[in-house]
Amino acid sequence: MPIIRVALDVPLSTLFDYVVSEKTQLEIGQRVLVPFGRKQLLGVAMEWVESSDLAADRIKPVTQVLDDVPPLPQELLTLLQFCSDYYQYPLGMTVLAALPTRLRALEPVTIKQALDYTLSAAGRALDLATLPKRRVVQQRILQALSETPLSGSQLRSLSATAPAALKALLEAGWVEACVPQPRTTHAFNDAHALTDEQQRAMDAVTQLQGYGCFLLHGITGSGKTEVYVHLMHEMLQRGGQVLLLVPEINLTPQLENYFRSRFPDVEIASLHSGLADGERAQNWLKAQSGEARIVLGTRLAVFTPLPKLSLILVDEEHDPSFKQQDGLRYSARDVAIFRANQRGVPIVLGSATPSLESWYNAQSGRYKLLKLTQRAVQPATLPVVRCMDITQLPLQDGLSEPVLTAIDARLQRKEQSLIFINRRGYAPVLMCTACGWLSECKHCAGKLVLHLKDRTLRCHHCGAQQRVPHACPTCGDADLKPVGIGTQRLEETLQARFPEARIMRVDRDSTRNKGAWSAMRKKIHDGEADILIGTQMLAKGHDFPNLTLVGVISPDGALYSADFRASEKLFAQLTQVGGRAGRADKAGEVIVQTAFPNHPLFQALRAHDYEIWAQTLLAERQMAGFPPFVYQVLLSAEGKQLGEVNAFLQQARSAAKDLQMPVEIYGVVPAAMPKRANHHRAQLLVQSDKRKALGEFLRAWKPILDALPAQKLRWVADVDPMEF
DNA sequence: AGCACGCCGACT
DNA sequence: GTCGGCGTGCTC
Repeated sequence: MPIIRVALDVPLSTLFDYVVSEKTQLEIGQRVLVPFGRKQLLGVAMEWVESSDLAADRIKPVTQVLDDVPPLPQELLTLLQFCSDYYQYPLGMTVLAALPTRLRALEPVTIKQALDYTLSAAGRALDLATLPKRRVVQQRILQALSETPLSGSQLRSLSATAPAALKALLEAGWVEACVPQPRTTHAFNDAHALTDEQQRAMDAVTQLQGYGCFLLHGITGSGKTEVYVHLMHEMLQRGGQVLLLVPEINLTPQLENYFRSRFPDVEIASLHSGLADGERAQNWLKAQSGEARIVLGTRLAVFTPLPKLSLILVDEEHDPSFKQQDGLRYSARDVAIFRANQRGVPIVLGSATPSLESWYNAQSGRYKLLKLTQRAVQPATLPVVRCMDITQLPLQDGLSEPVLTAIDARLQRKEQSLIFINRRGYAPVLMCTACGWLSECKHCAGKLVLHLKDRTLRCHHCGAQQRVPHACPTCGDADLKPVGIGTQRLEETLQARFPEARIMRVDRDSTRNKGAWSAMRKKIHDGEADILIGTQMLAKGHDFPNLTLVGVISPDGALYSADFRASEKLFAQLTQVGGRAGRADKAGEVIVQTAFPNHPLFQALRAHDYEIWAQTLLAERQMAGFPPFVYQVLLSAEGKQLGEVNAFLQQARSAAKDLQMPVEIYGVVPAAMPKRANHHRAQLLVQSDKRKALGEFLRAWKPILDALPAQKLRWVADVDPMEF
């Protein structure tokens, strides 16, 4: 009797054995319904085995084989097996986490054929001029359909109100649904000729047979996207599929529309967590069938089955959001590299500020380095970067006179300014001038942030909030003073200084409501704001062509931070915000307020010299024995009792020592945020300069950890951790 | 993770 | 005398 081993979404590292009746058709990769405990679970058939370690009477039969969608290809199962092993995360949970929610549900997926829309006979006979002028969107849809049938998502890209307009047109009988015609051409809107550098990068990738990892280092505005477009076109010509990974959901709709305009006849599927379950499943299936030729998505898209995959692109490869911070803690960039290698296809990692890991690999020759050193759009030039020494300059509410003067000049010229400050709220802490009391969170190790808008003190770590006290809780003195600068305070200061200016604050507080951020982006684009104040949210996103000044308020915290990646992150962020200034044909200026104007980071930033900065950092990291010169696994634990947390980690540590393997085991130390939401947090770092040695160690250590008593504790082992 | 079973305190 | 607390142990 054949036995099928099934992956289930339970936190156990094993697969589960089931019997299948003779007459049941079952293929590896198919979803199955199986009894587990007292309920039915959905699982994935992973492998056939001759016999089981379990007694025959304990093995239950598969309840049902789902054949609603094609089985997952072996290639994907192998990729998931690798991830489960590399990140030491249960295989069943890894496999199930890779499926869209709809395919994880117990009910079969109903595949509705997405229909296209076309003009009916009545619609073709209709004279557009007779339609009321006000029905702009309806007109636009009819106009578009008069050229070719279009899909629902294509119509949606015409206008936000397209669905309503479409409904009206269907009711009027001018438009009808039709079966989509297969798209056969890959016509491509070849609007831009490549520069020599772009062409060389393009050739290097397309001439490669098989796997190769390329690092495309291109300064902001050097046209990395244009290289992607041409690469995609070439791979589509060869009949392949292309996977493009991007860091943020915010960017995918814009990017999708952009690629749609460049490849009008190519099926493009996007995959990110912002999609509705149904749409996500549909797009996933379009990728699996090979129908979608370009797949555009955030990190989760790296697990999409792609039968014709022939190229992977990872845009902004240094971006921390490629690393998942819970559950399966994978780096989509690293998984993508494994996948490209497994599949034998090229992969391109693009960035203006590559991660040190990738840069190091490019230096050592593991990756091939491709450089774009010139801005593609002439005559735009890189912004001038100036550092203001704040130890020599008086500040008014955090702003120096040169920054204020520069903003004023932009207002005169009707250009936009952006003030970048990575602190939301009014002030990061409230202080009593009499006794020195500071607003601290009762539940966390952090300070309560003053939010003047609603007169609250809020903890940014646990979400606790309280009214601002009228007097000091300790000494009763009424003179409580906000210390430090946040986005709200800056907004207030700037509004007082420039009463006429239209100021827009962009942070998590002002963009909380659905659609708020994209509405604000549109306003900025349409020139309805003069001064933008924002956190790192503003660093990413689209170009604002009228923006010519970027002010950076207080970045010094990152220069001498305990987090060894803080300065790497800061350089990337400042390069990125700097890149917002002075695109199109207007020169840009970046003013950084700092107490350390001669810090190597700012020297490199002024010179627009990523390479020299990367060399500086690499030297530091090598000296200190940090990544990329070592590989790390971080065991973090948290619980209500600090004693229990430390006891667990100490046991984990001695178990690690007992293994006597060639890895460095550090001491148990408090986490960067030692207490959060009443939970004490501590950690234990293990590292090795050999990835293989660390992997072998972890494979031996993890089962021991699983067996350790840890009743009231939560713990995780994070491989290649990004945050500590 | 669920969801059982399994022994000790306050309630109809 | 029961309902229910969450401690241990299992799920093919």
